[in-house]
Amino acid sequence: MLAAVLQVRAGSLQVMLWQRAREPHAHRWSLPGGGLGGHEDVEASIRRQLAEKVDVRQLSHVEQLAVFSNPTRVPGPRVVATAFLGLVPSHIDPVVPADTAWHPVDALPATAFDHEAICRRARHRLASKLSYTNLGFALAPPEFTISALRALYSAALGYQVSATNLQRVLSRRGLLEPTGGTVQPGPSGGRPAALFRFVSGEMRVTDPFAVLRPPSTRSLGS
Amino acid sequence: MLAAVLQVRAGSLQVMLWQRAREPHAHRWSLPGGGLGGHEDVEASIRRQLAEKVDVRQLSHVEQLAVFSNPTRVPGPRVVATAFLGLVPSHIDPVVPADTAWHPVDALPATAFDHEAICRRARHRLASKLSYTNLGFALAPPEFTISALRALYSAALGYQVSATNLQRVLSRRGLLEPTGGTVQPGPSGGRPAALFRFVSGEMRVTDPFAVLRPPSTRSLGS
DNA sequence: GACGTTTTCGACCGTTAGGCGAAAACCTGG
DNA sequence: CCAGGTTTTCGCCTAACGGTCGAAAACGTC
Repeated sequence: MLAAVLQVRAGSLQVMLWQRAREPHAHRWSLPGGGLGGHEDVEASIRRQLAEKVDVRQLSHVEQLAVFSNPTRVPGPRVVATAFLGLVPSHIDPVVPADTAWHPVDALPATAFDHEAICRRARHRLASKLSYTNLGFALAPPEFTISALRALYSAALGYQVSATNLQRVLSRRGLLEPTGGTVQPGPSGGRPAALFRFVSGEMRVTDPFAVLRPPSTRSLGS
Repeated sequence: MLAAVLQVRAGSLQVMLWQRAREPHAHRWSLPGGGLGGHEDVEASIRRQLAEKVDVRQLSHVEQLAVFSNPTRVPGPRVVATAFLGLVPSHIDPVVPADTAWHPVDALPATAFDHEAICRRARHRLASKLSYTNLGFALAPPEFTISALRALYSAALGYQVSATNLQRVLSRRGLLEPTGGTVQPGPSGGRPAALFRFVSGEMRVTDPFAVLRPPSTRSLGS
């Protein structure tokens, strides 16, 4: 029961880690988690464990990643870990305990056990799902400009994306919706940016697949 | 530790189930599986469990599906199950124990516990991955005609796919390769069909994604 | 009012999938 | 051996989509 909680902070994708005080792997950084209780399923359990670190209401998305079960993944008796991906929207700055901090995923400190591999899996899952789902809603605030969204996607994916394409693709898939509002331009001027929101707060899959698409189910209009 | 082992048999997607002899859920049909041993990871464990039902060498693909952990999913003390998807190529007819049989996934008998939900997950995972990976190799024999492949995809997906498109898309993605051989037409005549094979026997992902594709990584040529 | 800045929008192009139909290559029956 | 039926294969056409560019819009400052 471990979670890689990701958030775009200061323009880069970061993961929440806590520093171990005791052996094994003292002083190394570790993903939050804990054991499974008696009357809860694994999703409820990881949310309960994460509640010790962040306000669970600030978690915009939680999903199973995979089971990590290599007998030697931790010293001593074998521990099977169900790993999760958690997401926090960028406009929130959760209060975290003293032993806990955010670290950019491409500059991790010394990590405990196999937690770096779990982080990699989480990054990969996030990047994939940003492409074929509306998972961006879990990274973004309720309202945002296209430039802000572009910055979020670029940080989460690790490379620049085009604002034009991002807006057109997400709109064409029916995921993005203008709120009608605008934001004032900065001190250097510029046209006021329009505000958008994601249509749905639940994860939706947009199948960009061809061979396997049922003939009736055509692409969703604008 | 449970596996939904799927195979296209007699033109329909079927799942391997065994009939429970004892309570709970006696006479209901159940997915094969068992407990995790001390010195193996979950992948090794499920392969060991499945070896009691089928020759493991006949399993062309095994992957994790998800953890099912609802406290009430089985009567009595809670059991956490890591579910797997297994695939068997269509040209193989495994010898199975007397209590075990194949059942079409869209006409399941009375199933035990939450195994029907696990089957649904397995079907969905297979259908999705057929679209954006080369997972078809795990359903097909080493060599096959396009019509045969079309039949496999249609059965696994649950709807008709076009042979023309199937060949072109898989070829364009660099997944399909002609062997040069042909098969003799049936008694009713017809042009001899060319034989093909999948280029790789390992799972490969073909990202048909746009917004999130790194600018350098262009589509793979023929 | 000119100029720089930022966002927005439309236009163009190459690629891909979906569909159709002709052509190819075989069979059987007369 | 030719006509007609069957099955596979291939090319063409079209629509949709993503990638890119550049112009236009809407603001600020000088």
